[in-house]
Amino acid sequence: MSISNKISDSSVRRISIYLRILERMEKNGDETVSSEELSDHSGTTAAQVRKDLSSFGSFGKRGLGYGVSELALCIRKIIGVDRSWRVALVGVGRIGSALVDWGGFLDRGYDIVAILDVDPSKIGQKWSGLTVCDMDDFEDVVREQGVELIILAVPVEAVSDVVDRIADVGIRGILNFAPTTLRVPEGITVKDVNMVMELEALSFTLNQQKLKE
Amino acid sequence: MSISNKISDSSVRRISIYLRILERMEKNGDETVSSEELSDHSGTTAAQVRKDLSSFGSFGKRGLGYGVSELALCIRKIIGVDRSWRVALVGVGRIGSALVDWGGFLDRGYDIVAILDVDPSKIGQKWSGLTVCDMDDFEDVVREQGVELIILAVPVEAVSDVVDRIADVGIRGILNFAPTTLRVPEGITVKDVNMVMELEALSFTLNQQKLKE
DNA sequence: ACTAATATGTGAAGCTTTTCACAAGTAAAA
DNA sequence: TTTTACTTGTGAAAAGCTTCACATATTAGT
Repeated sequence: MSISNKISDSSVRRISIYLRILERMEKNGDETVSSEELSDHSGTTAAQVRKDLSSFGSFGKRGLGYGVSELALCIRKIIGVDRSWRVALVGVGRIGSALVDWGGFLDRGYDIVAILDVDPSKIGQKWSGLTVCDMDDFEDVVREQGVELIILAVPVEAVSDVVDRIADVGIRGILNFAPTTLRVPEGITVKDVNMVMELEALSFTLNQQKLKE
Repeated sequence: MSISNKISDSSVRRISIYLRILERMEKNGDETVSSEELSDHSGTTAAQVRKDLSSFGSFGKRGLGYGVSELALCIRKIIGVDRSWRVALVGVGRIGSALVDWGGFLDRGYDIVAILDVDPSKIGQKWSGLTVCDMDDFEDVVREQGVELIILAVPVEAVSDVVDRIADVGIRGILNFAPTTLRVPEGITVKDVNMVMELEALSFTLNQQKLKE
């Protein structure tokens, strides 16, 4: 009931998925949805959906289901996307520049307000309307722009220094694209996006299947 | 001991991380490594490292630790990256094209051998040495190129059709970048890469921290 | 040969997450 | 009003995962 009990990471992930389903349904004009429908579309079970949601409150009506837009609103509040977040991208290499170009973050309430790099040939360039800043000015840029989250897309060798500066300037959240485990002080949250790791999990599974034959 | 007991997804993920650490150590010239060192670098516990590894066999020497390159080799075999995989990219939109440009897959044994799209303005174009093929020829391309894995980077609306064709042509692994849960037949493995979901998990945590104050 | 120091491999305990099963609430039809 | 059909919310059971603790094995020094 209260949000104070710890919510598991997997539960948060699933809730994020439910939100995406609800938004499609909202567009589609659906008014109510059952836990079973949500589970069908998210690849989990109806009981799981209800458990996930019930840890934040009672959003549904017995016998009826959940109100689509009502539930979507609640979830947005829960995961904090009822407002936009100010994000800085650090590192405009291959991945970094792809992320800026993509634009998929802004659509979902993550607003890239600054781009930084150490490479003199990149500093001053424009990337989708933003000028690449010198990493030397990192702390100033963060303060001026009110940056709350960092998307970290620098080479592995540079990670440790940048993480220190992120911590020092008081930022509490990092989305890490570098293929290494970040060591951060207490109070800073890191989420990793590691495409190669996912591919390796894939090939592991396929390998296992082959061995069983 | 035997690989027949089910290995958890989180264990496979960690093993993938250990491999990355081992490769850094290999380059560094280190010869042996203890479970504690591995846990330090991967953000887990020594017991966890040993449990993870022991489900595949006994690779270490009591009192000594693990041989770095020996263990790396074993892990490569376990996750199936002791050889290269033939991958096709479906969808050359913003994300898709960024992935090709990136090149980080090839480095790790995932060889992009074909690129496909439905957009006539893209078909025939060259992307890092490969000509974009017409999605109409999907089945032929898959067979000619011996494609084993698909990187799926198409819009949500197109997902369902493409997944059907992937299943029909006999491919068993999909790395999904579309922000939706794929419904696939038994025997096909899907791994999702969902950057926005990670960001939402981040903002959830930051939100919670703020509420506790 | 013996002792000290080190570090693996693993059964068992402890903890977390998922699934089950059902009481309780809602709406529409008879 | 009563019945019927449905669906949530939630303790309790089951399953799964992580941590503990220690027997076991190896090397180096005395």
